[in-house]
This record gives sequence, C-alpha cells and structure tokens, in this order.
Amino acid sequence: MTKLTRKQREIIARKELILDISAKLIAEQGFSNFGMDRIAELTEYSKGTIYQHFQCKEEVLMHLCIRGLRTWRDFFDRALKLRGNSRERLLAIHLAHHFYAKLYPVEYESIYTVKSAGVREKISPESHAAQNELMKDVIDRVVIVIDEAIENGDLKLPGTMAPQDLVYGFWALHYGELMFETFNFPYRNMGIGDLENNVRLVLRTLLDGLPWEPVSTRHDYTASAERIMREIFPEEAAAIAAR
Amino acid sequence: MTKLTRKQREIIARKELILDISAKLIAEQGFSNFGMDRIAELTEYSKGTIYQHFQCKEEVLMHLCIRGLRTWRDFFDRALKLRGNSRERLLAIHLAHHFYAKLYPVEYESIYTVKSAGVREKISPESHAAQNELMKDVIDRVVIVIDEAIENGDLKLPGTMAPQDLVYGFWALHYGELMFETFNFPYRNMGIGDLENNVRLVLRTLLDGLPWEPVSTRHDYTASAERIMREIFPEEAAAIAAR
DNA sequence: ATAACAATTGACGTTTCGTCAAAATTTATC
DNA sequence: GATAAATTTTGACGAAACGTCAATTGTTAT
Repeated sequence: MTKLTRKQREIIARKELILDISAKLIAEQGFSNFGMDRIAELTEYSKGTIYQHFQCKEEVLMHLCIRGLRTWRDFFDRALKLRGNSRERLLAIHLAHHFYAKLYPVEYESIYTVKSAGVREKISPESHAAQNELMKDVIDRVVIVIDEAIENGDLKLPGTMAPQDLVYGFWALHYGELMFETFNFPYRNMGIGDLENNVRLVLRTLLDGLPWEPVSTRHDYTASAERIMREIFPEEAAAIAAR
Repeated sequence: MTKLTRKQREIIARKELILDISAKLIAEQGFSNFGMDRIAELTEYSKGTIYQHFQCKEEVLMHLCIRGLRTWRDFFDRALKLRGNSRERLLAIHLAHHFYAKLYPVEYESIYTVKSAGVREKISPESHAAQNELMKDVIDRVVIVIDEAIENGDLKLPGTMAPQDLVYGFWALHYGELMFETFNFPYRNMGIGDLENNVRLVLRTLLDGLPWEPVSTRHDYTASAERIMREIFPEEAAAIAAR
C-alpha cells in the first residue's frame, strides 16, 4: 500500500477520535444531547473541522454504526472458528450476537436509530449502502452455518422452506430482543424474565421442530454454551459478568 | 356520561384534526419535514394552540401512535371473532397484524420511532406508560389464542416453554417484518422475496414443530387465510389489493 | 351590561444547525 | 532558507425550528 503522510494519518486518527467521543457522549448524555457543537468542544477541534469529516450529525452516528458492524462481523468470524456440531456453531453465533449487543450498546442501537424516521432521511445513500453491505456480511455468517448443516445432513429443511427463510427467523428472533430491551418495554409484566434466555428457548424449539440434529434432547447445549464462552469469548464473558 | 360543552367537543375534534394532519404530513413529507410550525400552518391554528394540546412534536407522534394502537387492538378483536380451530384463530391475528401494518404505515412505524434514541427522551413518562399499556392490550390478544389452544388440547408446550415464550417468538417474527421493510434493508438481495409470506412460513414451521394441532400437513391454512380475508377483513383486503 | 375567566395568538428569545470568508498552517518552488 | 501556492482550520454568521408568554380575543357567569 502507498505510505500515508503524517497529515493523512492524523486525519484518520481524528475520525476515530470523533467516533470514540461520540459513543461516549451518547452513552452518557443520550442522543438528544448529542450535537456537533458538543463534539467540537469535547474533541477540542472547531466545528468546521468536524464537518470536514462528516456531513451532519446523523452521519456521525451512521459511521459509528458502520465501525460497530465491522466489530460485530469479527465477533461472528471468531464464533465460526468453533469446532463442534452445526447447532453448536449456530449457538456460538447466537452468543456472539449477545456479546456484541451487550458490549457495544450504542453501536448496536444505532443500527435502527440510523434507519428510523427523521434520521435516515439525512444520511447519504452511500452511507446507507455501506451499512447494508456490512449487514449483509454479518447475516452471511449465519447463512454459512445453515448451509454447512444442510450439506452434512444435520438439517433437512421442509420442502416449502429455503435457507433464507430460516435466516430470517433467526434474525427476527434476535432483533426482537433488542426491541424489547432498548425500548424499555415492560416485558417483565408479561411474565417474560431473562430475554436472552427466552430467545434461546424459542430458537431451540424452532430448530428441534425442523428438526436440526442433534436435537436438544440428545445434546446438552447448556454445556456447549459454557464451552463456547470458555474457548471463544472468555474476555467478553468476564467483562459482562463483571457488569 | 356528563354532557360536553360545544367548546369541549371542539377541543377534542381539534386534537383529532392535528393527528390527522400530522399523519398526512409525515406520510407525504417524511418525519424530517414534520414540525410544529408546519402543523400550525396546515391546521390553520396558531402554534400556541397546538402546544395547548401537545407538549412537543414528539408527543404528537406518540399520540398518533397511541391512537393507532387502539385501531390495532380493534383489528385483533375482530380477528378473535373468527370461528375455527385455534391455529386458524392465530392466523387471523397474523393477518390482522398484516393489515394494520399496511393500512396504517405511519402509525405502525411510529411504534419504534417514539422509542428510538433522541425521540423517547422528549416524551413524558405518562405517554410512554399509556403506550405500553396499549401494547400490552394488543399482545394480550395473542396470549388469549395461545391459552385457548392449550386449554382445548391443540397445543402442548414443551416442558421448558411457557406461553410467554411463544408470544415472544410470535411477536419478534412479526416485528422483524417491519424492520426489514420500513428500514429498506435490501432483503431481496438475500434471496428473500415476499416478507409477509416469509413470516408465515417460519411461523408455520415453528408451530408445526411444537406441535400445535392441526399441523399444516393436515389442514389447508392457505384456504383458511382466504376465508379469514373474506369473512373478517374483506374491506381491508380489497383496499390493499387496490394498492 | 359588565366583570371574571378561559382560550388564542404570533412575536420573541433560545438553541442548534450547517456555511464560508478569513486566518493559520503545511507543502512546493526557486 | 525565503517566498509563493495549496491546504487545512477556524469561529462568527444566517437560517430554521423550538417552545414561551404577554397581549388580545372570545366565552361564561353575575
């Protein structure tokens, strides 16, 4: 690659700084109190310089989201390193999702904030395209596991069902967790306790019903989850356990 | 009930007018171009009068959402009038959801817009509570069907699974449809065609796997869907068919 | 008819946005 | 190393939208 000048490296570093400070600002003060003047103040650059990097504050959030999606993709890639049966591998993906959501809450929530009414209109089509591309990368990791399972015979989909349909189900089930949680919906009043556990339960039922072998009566997936946390995500599990 | 004065009736009517015009404005110009000055202009009242009704523009959206939720609940109540087996009744709920989402897109999307970062902070706890209450009412209609199915023996949940877990799955699956659709995510590139059909397929697989009788191999639910559209939602089906 | 009360108005102060001409800094040329 | 050209940075500025409130208009009660 061509070598970058000091100036160019500075500019790249500053972009990261802006994103770091934005994430912190949003986490601490909420998105309402997040603005360009504030970013300029905290980064100790002028507003004009901030606008050199991002067209508007919504673009800042979008780029925070995009950076996060790369981290998320990396989490999924790590999950795919697990050696085990195909359902264990999907469980690893499930846990990777969980860890990403917990460890990067601002980035995670930004996925839909940038698509919500009043925000999405202000973001360039190019940025939306970049985000969609990465979302597709993330989802593709799920497709990999499903395809593997079909190939090695663990999973035979019903005639009417394509792999994409199952991906959709997997995705929606996980997305729902985000909805209930970050929207502060009083799901506890509905008798729902721990959401992550809930997603796992519904998912397990869906997979057992297909069936996707080995079904949960013939394999201890709770033990598998513990192994995955130990082998693949020890630091993340510790970080979350430490609150 | 105590009789209302002309003035009081006028005030109630004006509130409705503000909501009607807001829905139209958002539908036509997007949420970015939606503001209090604009509402004042279009309703031909002054800004001060608008603020008499709503504390801020976010509250306008929230009340649009709340009004919509009542309509949604009514849709579900109509669905519950269907005579048929328990899975047909759940299918009626599914279709009611679909019709509401299609016929009231602004209200439907507002459900999460009002909970999204930067918006939710500006809305009063009272309004959030009112929304949550109605959301609960809506979800309770789903619980009714599940409870019925358990009671008459159509459905036996696996030992680990509570009715709430199934409700969560049902809900998340439907919510995902909204996500993919209104967020303009390029799901078609993923090989997913018609989303509504997709939700139905995954749901069917989940229910067949439980199993929730009669399973789809023993009953023609496509025919049931047609019957439901004919008997319960003829006007809505026609309205959507007419684009 | 008049007084007390309630509702309505729109001009106004405030905030945040995004811009742009001027100033400062870096890079290129002699 | 001095000077010119190009680039980057700055913050003051106009625009837009928010929410308020004193003054005005309208309604109800005496």
